[in-house]
Amino acid sequence: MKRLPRSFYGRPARLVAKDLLGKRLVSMVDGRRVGGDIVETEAYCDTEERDLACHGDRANEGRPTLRTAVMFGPPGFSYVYFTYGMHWMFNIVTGDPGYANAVLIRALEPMEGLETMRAFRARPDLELTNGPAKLAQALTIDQAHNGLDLCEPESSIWIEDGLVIEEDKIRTGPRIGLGKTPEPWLSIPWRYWIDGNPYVSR
DNA sequence: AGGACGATTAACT
DNA sequence: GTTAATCGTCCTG
Repeated sequence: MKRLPRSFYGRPARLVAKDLLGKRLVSMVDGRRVGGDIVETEAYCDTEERDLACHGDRANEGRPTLRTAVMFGPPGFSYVYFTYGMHWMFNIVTGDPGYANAVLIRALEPMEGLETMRAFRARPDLELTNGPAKLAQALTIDQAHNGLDLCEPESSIWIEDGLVIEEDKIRTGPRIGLGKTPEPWLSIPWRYWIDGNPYVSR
């Protein structure tokens, strides 16, 4: 159980998003390890780049708001937000402090604590963590997980070192669910996933 | 004070 | 393929 160091996160979001594939996200739930291997991610903003799909760039003319403040802070912290009136999304802050960068975790291959995952809602194993809101439910991620330091040994959620996925197994495409986001950000291929993995959201 | 909208999901036709 | 669910955040006035 070796946590990824802050230097892993302190890089451009696109690189972190790609390198997170194959790493294990773990959340402690009632004293038990619950988690899985990351199979799908999306990058939001890179340092000094515009990205009108990114909460940090879209709101308040690119300045921090109450919700997005953590995104402007140091890398290796969680950014968890609530959307559609019912869903939590888990992200990790990347890049340099002062810029809003983050990676959204969109899907996991469930590996540990599947009974705990099923406790929130019984589903087929293939559907426990194959989407950003579903994996948050499976790992019991909510507002209490916003702004936690994943590099701090005492935090209840973290990412462990794991596989390095070979370049030819990584696929890219446009990010999902961007709605009214204008081009070019609507189509820019900042979504990453492991080719052929059955736990990818789509 | 009020309205638009959302980094989604499930349940429809 | 379409749409309801459901409410915090942000923007306008």
